[in-house]
Amino acid sequence: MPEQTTGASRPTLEAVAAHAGVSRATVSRVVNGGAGVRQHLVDKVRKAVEDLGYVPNHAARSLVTRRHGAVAVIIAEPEFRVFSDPFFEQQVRGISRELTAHDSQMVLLWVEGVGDHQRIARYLDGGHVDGALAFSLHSDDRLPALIARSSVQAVFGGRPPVGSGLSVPFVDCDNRGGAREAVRHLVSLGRRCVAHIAGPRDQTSALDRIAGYHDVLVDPDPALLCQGDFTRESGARAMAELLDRRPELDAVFAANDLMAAGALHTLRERRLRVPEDIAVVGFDDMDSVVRDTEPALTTVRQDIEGMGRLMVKLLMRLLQGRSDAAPASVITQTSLVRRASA
Amino acid sequence: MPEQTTGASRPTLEAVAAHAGVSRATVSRVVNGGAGVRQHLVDKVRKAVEDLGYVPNHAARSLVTRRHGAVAVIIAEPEFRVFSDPFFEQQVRGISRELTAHDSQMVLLWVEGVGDHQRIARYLDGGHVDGALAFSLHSDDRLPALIARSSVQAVFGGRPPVGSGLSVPFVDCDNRGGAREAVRHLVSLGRRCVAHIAGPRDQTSALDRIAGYHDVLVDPDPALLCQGDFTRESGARAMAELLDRRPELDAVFAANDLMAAGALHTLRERRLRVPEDIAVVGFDDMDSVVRDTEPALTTVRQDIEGMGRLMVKLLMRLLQGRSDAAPASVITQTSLVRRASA
DNA sequence: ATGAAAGCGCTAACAC
DNA sequence: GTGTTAGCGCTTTCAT
Repeated sequence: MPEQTTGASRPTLEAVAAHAGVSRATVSRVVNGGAGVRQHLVDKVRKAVEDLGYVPNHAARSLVTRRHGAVAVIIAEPEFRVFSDPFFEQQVRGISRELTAHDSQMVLLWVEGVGDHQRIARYLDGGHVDGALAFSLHSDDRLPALIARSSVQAVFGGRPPVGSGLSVPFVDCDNRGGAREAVRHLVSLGRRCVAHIAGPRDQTSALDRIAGYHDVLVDPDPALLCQGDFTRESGARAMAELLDRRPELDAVFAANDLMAAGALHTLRERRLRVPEDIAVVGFDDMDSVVRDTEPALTTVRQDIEGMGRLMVKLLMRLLQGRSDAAPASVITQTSLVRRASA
Repeated sequence: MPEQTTGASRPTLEAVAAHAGVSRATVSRVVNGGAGVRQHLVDKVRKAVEDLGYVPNHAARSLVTRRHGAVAVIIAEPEFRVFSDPFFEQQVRGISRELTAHDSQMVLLWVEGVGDHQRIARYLDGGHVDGALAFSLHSDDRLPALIARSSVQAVFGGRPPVGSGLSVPFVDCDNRGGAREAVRHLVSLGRRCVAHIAGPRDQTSALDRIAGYHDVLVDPDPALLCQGDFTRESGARAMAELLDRRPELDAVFAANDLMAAGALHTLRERRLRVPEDIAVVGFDDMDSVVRDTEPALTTVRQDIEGMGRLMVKLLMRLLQGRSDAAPASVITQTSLVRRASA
């Protein structure tokens, strides 16, 4: 029976040193950038590395450096399909790219329930990763606090609800400001009766967008606020309900593009013209949605991939202990993208 | 890679040993299960571990054991949205769950292009992971060969095209058999003119399903085979084309559910009754699609999450060197799920 | 600029 | 059963 078929044992630093006729220390220096080694030797060592197909042993290295070149990305799946959410995919893509740029790998920790919490905590404390990235999805989630309590540095995607992972820095877009801009735009178009289709109340992004709506429309008719859950269907339903409640409606700001698309669908069914009868603004500028909306959707753009990259950058800064100069959290700008719907 | 923020150094085995008044070896034994240690000492050590909050250093451990408790999951993104594909999500979920059961973590390696290949190869050879899991998506992909050439054991999801990652074991469902069953079912219903909407020719699953179609319908009218690309839209388009080409059509087997849904859409537009006029069978039994198809879709079910789990099981078996007893690859069964559409 | 040597924290022979 | 000891492969002072 073949023991652990990892093939013939790989060459070590020692072997490279012998092959190049230098000491292990010199090889180590060359492998790690080669600063302070004469070019002559650098070349020799490089050749030896090449000849032998040497690849540094990561375990040995991190045993002494205490660095792992890996970051945990914690994904909590609350109900369903977080993973296949395009928002999520974009953010993870940004994280992945930036991590690669920092020579770090992504260890995916998939949390399916409270039963996994113990496992996650142990992993974070087990010295496998340099830091952790997580997403604050729902306010009833115990995970943020768990992560904040762990021994590794962490950065959140999305503003955590007040009173959970308090001291953990996060990256989020300016949801409130973006919402404000959307509503202001509708008002500037001369719309008098602006409704809002809100996202789920247990997500800070939805709450912040509601707040932005209220910033502009002080004391609006409560009947103009309708609850959705960020799905297309809920947007369609909410739109129908709003029309029934307030037929005089002339504009609607949906808390995300998917709900805006649903609203557009309902408006078409009811033979209402967009934007002539009702102007519609979404949020996210999500490519997969915006691509085939009719008419083209005016929306608030946020740079989701960029936010993922920022999460990594922030974490890396924290790990280097340069927290003195850097701000704790990052709020990214949004921008209104004007298209046909408003 | 970031520098390390120097936290309070964690207790080592040594410290626990001293605290418990035993040797390091004994502590090590207890920490690793405690076999062959008197209960009396086990308790003492456990308490010491508890008192000091000891957590084993993973790097030190894998330096000597040469095991890492981690598996690379390689995701190649050919054109777009692999990640948010529900098929993919289910498979990764299965992988994640089974990995957890094996006390292993998932290191996600996201490949965006040929430029990443070098990086992936180095990572696999760098001794970070015990093995690798990958998906064979497109036949023009150089990745399978790259992985097969690396020093770690690997298992593929989906049958790789002949002549690529030749010796690498894989897990796939019986695409050909499933397709056969689908078409046989249509024939047994008395359908005389059975069309096939095929998937992209560079994916083995699509090819195998075409083969299954041909197994049953020897020498069918070539006009009855129409090319799609696994998207809903392509299914709708293909259905339209098929109807134009052969109005006498009375059944269609689509290579996946999404295309079947598209086909259903076209049939409804053309006022054709399903299954009275035309019977429709899909492939996958993808929940998110099948859930709201009208009429309910008859389809070939494959256990996608189970396939993900099997990939891990197979890999673990390979890592234990028990390849003698175990078959190289696994082909899972499919089953026809009869609903209303056929 | 380079080499010698001392560990990093752990496991696994091997001795007792 | 339990302890002693020899590394795993690497980085990093500290001499030279």
